[in-house]
Amino acid sequence: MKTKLDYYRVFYETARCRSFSDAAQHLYISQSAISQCIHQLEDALGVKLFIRTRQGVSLTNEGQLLFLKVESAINSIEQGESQLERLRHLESGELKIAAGDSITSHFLLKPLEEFHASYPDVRIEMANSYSSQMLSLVKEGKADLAFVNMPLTDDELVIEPCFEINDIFVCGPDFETKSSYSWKDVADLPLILLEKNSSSRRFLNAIFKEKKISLHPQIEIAAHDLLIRFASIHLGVSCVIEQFSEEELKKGLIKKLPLNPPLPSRSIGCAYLKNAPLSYAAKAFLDLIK
Amino acid sequence: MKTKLDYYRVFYETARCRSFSDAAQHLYISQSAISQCIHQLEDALGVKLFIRTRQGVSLTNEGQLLFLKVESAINSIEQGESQLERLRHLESGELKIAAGDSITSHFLLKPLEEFHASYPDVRIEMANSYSSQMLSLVKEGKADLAFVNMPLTDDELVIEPCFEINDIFVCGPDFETKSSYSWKDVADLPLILLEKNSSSRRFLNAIFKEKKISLHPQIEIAAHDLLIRFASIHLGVSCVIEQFSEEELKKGLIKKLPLNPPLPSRSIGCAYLKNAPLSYAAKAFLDLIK
DNA sequence: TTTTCATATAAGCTCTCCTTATTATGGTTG
DNA sequence: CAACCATAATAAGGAGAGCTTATATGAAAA
Repeated sequence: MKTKLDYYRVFYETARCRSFSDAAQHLYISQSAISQCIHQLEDALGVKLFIRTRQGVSLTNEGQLLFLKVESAINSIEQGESQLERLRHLESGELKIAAGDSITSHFLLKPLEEFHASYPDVRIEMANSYSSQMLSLVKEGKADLAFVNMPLTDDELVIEPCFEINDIFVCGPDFETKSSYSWKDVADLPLILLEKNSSSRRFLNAIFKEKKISLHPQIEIAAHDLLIRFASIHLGVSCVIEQFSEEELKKGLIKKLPLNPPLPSRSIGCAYLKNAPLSYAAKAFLDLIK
Repeated sequence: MKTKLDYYRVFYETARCRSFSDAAQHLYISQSAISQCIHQLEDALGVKLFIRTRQGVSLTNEGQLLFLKVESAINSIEQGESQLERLRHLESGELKIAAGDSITSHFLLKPLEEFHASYPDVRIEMANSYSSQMLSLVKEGKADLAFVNMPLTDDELVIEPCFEINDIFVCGPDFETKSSYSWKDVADLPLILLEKNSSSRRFLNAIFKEKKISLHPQIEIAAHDLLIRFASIHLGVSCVIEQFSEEELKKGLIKKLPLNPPLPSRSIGCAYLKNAPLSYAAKAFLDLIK
């Protein structure tokens, strides 16, 4: 059967009003339109739906039967619509973010706090892993946004720079520093670096390799925090991210080596699907960051 | 919200086909129409529903959410439509009849049997009571049809003659009968009649009263069958309904008195609501009777 | 690159559905 | 009982939503 669904809205309202005229008012159309519409519906279904009386109309048994179904249908549609409405106004839904721990704690904590304050009904979900896996999460729809070290490209994704970070070399407070260090100079210091599979380390290796300098760290560790602590207790010179070390620098736990020229800055990018529209929550969060 | 319900049918089909073009074919409209329709829906809801790719489209999260609701709505509507369809083809539904026992057994049994054979899935419900109550049943919608003795009128009901019945006087086989009886003659015989509150008796009283004859039955009983039995064993002369006594007359258990002129015939009427359309089952049953 | 297959857009027309006006019906009221 | 009032039904014509065709656009495949 291929009945016009719109007729059912008229049927529904009419059944509720028990009057063609009243239904017409509620639907902002003429009584005549209602009458014609119901007739068409009755013809299409081959069943009389209303008993016409002078003081309005009432449903026939068949009409009653149909009404139950139409009522549930319309309720269902309205539920769907109001769900979307709430989503649109960020009164529900979820924000799924993939980001490494240090990025999260240094760049996302404040926006997340703010976001949650503005939209307390949006569930926030965080995932953290390696860059490549986080990008996969986005592609699989398991994350709306991923924050990853740039440069990085992917056909399916938009990856746009979001935050800037600077790599610097730091030493303990008692370390005797020269007024200026060349790249070669630091390469010869006792270095403490992140492990080779980290993106920061790869970046570092790459730019030093361009200058034909190879790096031979004395210590390799996995956590950024430890880089700071090790340097602080004079185990060597660490390459850390300036933005992540602000506190310790200020407190004098570590000192920044004056490198000349400084290492080029890197960006942290925000990645999301190129072809799928962003969820309202993700859009709102991105707006917050910028 | 006041979205065109028809759009949802397009949305539904498109979501199922995962392609605008395919949906267009299924719905026998152009791909362009689908495209425009979905756009309008997306604009109205303020939400992107589909992710457009080269090999068709897929639902966004929001679209998926909506789809669940729309799917259940459309299923609901289709359930309703098919229910009506089955009703129309008498593959379900019910036939509610109110009629006295003797009318049922003498006039309705065969049609009921036939009806049930033709439409075995229609539930049959019988009620029996006094005429006035049966009419009430119809007015309350608790019966589709009532079979009652005519004449009888009611503003809300159509009561049309259906079966004809003839009242006759009968006696036992050994009773010595004259060649002809006047009404006055039978009034003087030892009469066995139904109780005063039965419609047959009221009818009898009325037509005799017109001729200024009053009736003084020797025996008054409630059941039509007993009238026959009593006459048969020579307790007197009973006034019975010819059509209900055919068997006993044929067997010679009772004899018909030659009354001149005979009593006027009466009708049994079928009553149904004037303003409400008859159910398909009731219509079919009436057709069967005629 | 060119081809192909998908959706998007443009412009115009068709036909559905709505409007107004009138009729029909019956219940209500003076 | 008649006039009135409120309801739905019908008629006819007009507006515009939604369709069609044609073309553009864009991405992937060849």
